[in-house]
Amino acid sequence: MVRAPCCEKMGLKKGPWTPEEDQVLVSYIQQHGHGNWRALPKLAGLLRCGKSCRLRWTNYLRPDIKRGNFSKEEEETIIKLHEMLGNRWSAIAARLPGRTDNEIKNVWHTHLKKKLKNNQTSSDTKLKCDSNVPSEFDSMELNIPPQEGIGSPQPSSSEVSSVTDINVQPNNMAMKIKDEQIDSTCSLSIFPEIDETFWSEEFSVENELQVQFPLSPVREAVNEYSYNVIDDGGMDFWYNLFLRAGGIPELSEF
DNA sequence: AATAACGTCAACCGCTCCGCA
DNA sequence: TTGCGGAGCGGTTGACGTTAT
Repeated sequence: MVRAPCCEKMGLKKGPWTPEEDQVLVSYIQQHGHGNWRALPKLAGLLRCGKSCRLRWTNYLRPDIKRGNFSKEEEETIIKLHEMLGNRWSAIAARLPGRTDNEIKNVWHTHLKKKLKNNQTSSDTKLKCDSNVPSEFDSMELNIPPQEGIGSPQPSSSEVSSVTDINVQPNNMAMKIKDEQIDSTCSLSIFPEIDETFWSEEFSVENELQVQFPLSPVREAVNEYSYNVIDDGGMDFWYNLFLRAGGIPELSEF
């Protein structure tokens, strides 16, 4: 198969987009949708190849793109997802609304890789901190059977309990751990803070309530589970985990 | 003030995947 | 079943801005 001529040979423009080109592309897509990317530049009157238009739209002009620095939570999420998925930037981006694969890839190479490297050097300290997690966590049994594969339909909540065998003894619930039991220098790595919108939307918990989950006792189960439902649209891992565990724990159980 | 070194990020390249005829 | 064309993905590049010397 003969490769299509590159943009330059076709007399098409390359390089940074001008505000005028952006305007043309945005107004065309707003009116007609993008449809066929290859045909779009000609129809819109742009001297660009379709590929370039698609990239400009998906990485920069799309209205739902979140601009600005990545929050600490987003960075933690990327690190966690990268640990599970590797360089599957688009899959990672799918779980971070408003962020593009390109942006995530960039932030990984410029910030997070270094950050992880630095953390690695202090891993001894981290290990020491992890050992502060009360031993009853070890008795949490999580037995989550594998799904058919990535992208397989999410089971309904009624199906969930039938396919999941999770044994969390109430007294072992992480939320029972009192703040003073956690070494303040280590708590961030062990207890990621859950975004309050997560609770207000899904669980109707008071907005001001700060609930923290332990990471280490269920990390393996979350990781394994995440592999299996990774294409499910944007639902938080913890929420999925509890769904599969047969329901969301009542606040009173904490 | 000049410039070298470094960091960031938008954009491109080339490949694979997937749907369709 | 096979080949083609379009879309999407991940790796890489290069321009530009910032910081250090």
